[in-house]
Amino acid sequence: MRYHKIPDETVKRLPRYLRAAVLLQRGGKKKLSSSEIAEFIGLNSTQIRKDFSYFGSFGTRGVGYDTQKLIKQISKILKLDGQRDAILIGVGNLGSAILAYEGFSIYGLLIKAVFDNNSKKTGKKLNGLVIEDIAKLKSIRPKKIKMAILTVPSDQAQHVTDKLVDNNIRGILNFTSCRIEVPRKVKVVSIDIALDMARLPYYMQ
Amino acid sequence: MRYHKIPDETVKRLPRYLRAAVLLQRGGKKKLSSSEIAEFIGLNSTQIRKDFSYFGSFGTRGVGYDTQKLIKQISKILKLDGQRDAILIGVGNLGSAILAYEGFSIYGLLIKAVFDNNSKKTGKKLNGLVIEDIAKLKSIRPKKIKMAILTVPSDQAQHVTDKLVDNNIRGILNFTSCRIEVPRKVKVVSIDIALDMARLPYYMQ
DNA sequence: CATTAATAGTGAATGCGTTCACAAGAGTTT
DNA sequence: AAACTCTTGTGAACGCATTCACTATTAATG
Repeated sequence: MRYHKIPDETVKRLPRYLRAAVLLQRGGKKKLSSSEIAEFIGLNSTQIRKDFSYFGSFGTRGVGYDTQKLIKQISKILKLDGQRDAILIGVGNLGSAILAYEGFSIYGLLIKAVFDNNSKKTGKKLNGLVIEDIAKLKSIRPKKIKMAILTVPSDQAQHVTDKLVDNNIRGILNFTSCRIEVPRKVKVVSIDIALDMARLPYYMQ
Repeated sequence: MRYHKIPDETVKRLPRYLRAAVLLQRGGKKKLSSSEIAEFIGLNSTQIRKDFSYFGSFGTRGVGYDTQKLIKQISKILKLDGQRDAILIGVGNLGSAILAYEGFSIYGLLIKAVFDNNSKKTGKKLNGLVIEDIAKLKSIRPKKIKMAILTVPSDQAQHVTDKLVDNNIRGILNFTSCRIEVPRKVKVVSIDIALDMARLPYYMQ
């Protein structure tokens, strides 16, 4: 393998591969072939091999991939082998739902603290965590938490984002429908539910 | 404009343009230029003009776009000018949050019925809708509802999907983390929260 | 131990999407 | 009415991502 810039599309697929590998391992598979993974997640095996090839050689020709080793390698690439703690800001309907959501665990991601600016909510316990006031955001600094899930109302998105950045957050999962401005060192991934829903009718025609 | 296959990426951006136009209109803008829209959503104006060009000429050279007309045109392309009713299946934490979510309204999308298979939930009212048993799905047929939001647990995803397809649903917004198999006539858009979260650490490095 | 079957890895070809560079109006100013 | 400014619309060039076609390697089989 020579040097290649890694396609963003490849990075987006890696978590899929990781989940597939974990689930197939739970199903008892100690070895995996690219076509088994492809079958599982519904795409073609060449794509998978090409994607892996950007990071080196994970498998054995004629044999396949060692499931455990594959999981480790992908986790390492995705930096899911290190600090994976996150905070959540904004305990509305969506925030509460995400706090209760169990899908993060397969990647080892954990929500370690919850914040809201509503005094009716702060102090209360939710999913084992006490809701703290946003003013107390700096308490996360010693915990070295670098990820935040943003589920505040749109009109507060930028203001809260600025506070997150001030408190050393380097990655934000943005559930608000607006664009948030951050310094270049901070990365944002956005999930916009209505946006995805809105193109369904187009495809259906 | 000659014939071109419309890039899927273009379709994905259209709802953004639509929202931008609606919000800017609410802000009092009767005319828009591609660079104003670009500025608003954070991308370049050439992209926007190119995207529009696949569907014809919306604007006036030297002048810009009539906001109202633009909104109508994009809505029409996205088929958001017709039947926009949906149902929601699975009233867990996420389902309830989405039911309460207000972001759909800008696109005119409406959740008209809610279903769950848990008898402790059915019969109760949520956001003005009575939760119905999944067995009663066929009640949607006369309502001509073609879209469904799927927020059931993963292990029920395929089973429930099959029922949706049986009841004439043609578009599914899938919040489960698993692949769902549907006939070709049915379109699926998936939102996988953990998947997006899992690549944050990679970008942050 | 040669042959066959299986599977990873990869350079090259292809296809798709973005950006460039500029032509074509439309309004405004002198 | 000519010159200038603004902005859309678009063919062509470019760049990025996928797929093809093939090689390399391993295990199994006769």
